[in-house]
Amino acid sequence: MLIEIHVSLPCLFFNKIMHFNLIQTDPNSKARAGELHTDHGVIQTPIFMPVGTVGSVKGVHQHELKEEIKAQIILGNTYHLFLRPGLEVLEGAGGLHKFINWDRPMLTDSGGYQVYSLSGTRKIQEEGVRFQSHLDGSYHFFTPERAIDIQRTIGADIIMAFDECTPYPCDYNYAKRSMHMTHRWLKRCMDQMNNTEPKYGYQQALFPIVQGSVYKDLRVESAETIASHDAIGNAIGGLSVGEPDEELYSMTDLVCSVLPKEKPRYLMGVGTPVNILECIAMGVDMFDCVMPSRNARHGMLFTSEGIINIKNEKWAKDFSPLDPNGTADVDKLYSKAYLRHLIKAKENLGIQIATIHNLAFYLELVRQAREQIMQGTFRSWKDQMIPKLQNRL
RNA sequence: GGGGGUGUCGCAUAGUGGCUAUUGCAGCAGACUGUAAAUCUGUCACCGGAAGGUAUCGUUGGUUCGAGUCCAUCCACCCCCA
Repeated sequence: MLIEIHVSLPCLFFNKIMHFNLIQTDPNSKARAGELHTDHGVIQTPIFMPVGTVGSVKGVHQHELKEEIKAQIILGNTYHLFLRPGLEVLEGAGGLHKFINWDRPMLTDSGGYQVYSLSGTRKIQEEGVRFQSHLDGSYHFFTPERAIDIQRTIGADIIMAFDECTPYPCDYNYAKRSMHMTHRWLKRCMDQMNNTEPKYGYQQALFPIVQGSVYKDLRVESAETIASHDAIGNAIGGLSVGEPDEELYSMTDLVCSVLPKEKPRYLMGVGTPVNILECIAMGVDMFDCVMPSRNARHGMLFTSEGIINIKNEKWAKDFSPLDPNGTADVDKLYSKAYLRHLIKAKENLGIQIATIHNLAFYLELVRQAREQIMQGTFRSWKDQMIPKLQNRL
């Protein structure tokens, strides 16, 4: 008993409250470098967060995430983890960190994205959303309060408000009604946070989410509402759902101009390497996206030389390294021809190598972006990087 | 030598008289943005960018309004008996 109290004390009483330090701002853009302090360590921003929906970044284990990819924070998903393995297992393990053996920061999405992506098997009401499990067809009702409770049990450092991610296109009236409901849900999430305690002795911060589809007045209203809650960090949702890049950029730029400068801004679900650099230039600090991991499994690699589809016949006899300028071991250890062979042969090793490569590439890209911001040279660096990143080999 | 069986677009298959010959794999290409995704889509005889055109079910004949399908012939392969 004594030992348990002793162990939990440092977390609760000696750590400072989770906070963000803005360290440097780029003189020629709105890009920023910062540090987000959590009880599981400091996240250096801008940052890309690999997605590990069900407690696993598909294809790579935690050692590689740390040592090769150099991930500082990873994601989990409330909906998926709730369905499987379920709350009893997660609580029994002492939270997701311990369950998967990850001692760095984690973030969980609330299930709001599943309101969008599982639109065929869910029903939205003011009270919450009824989902039909994609695993066994069982019905589950998520409310803002329940999303918080579940995220308390999962135990990520950063947890997300329960929202509706609207589709694209989305008519104005629907977007407006949905946004207002998301705002009401946010209030309920905040109240539930205030009425509950973390379960595992470290802090959890709730990030609210801006919605409003692609309508400027709605986005401004939403960003102002979200900002008024004075959360530790703020998120921008409802983008990267099929809209053209111009809309992604104009909405992101607009929302960033309203959200407080001194708080981290998390652009959910974005994106391509180019999207990320452009949005860093607008003042976004945090990103997540399935693209590097999913596309790796499908044979698409983002490299310093450009984008390659490793399944294409033209790589069959290309024995050059995967990425001569890459920072991961796999980049120099293995050739394009070998990875093509592994992916074509559906070998698990191919997926592992490709995923490690892509995620390491994303993490190196944001690390370089941060370095350029610190040196005040981000804008020109970004402009000369973009054509390279778009190049298809 | 005798008897039986099988030949369908790379491979494997469906098709026993009716109009564009089925499906899977392999191949070639494309998509993928808070993961219902190691998935999905297209293509996959030949010419053409496409519209479209020309072929084709081992071979050659035949029956029939019409043949992958029925008959005969030859060829190849497989099985059994000598």
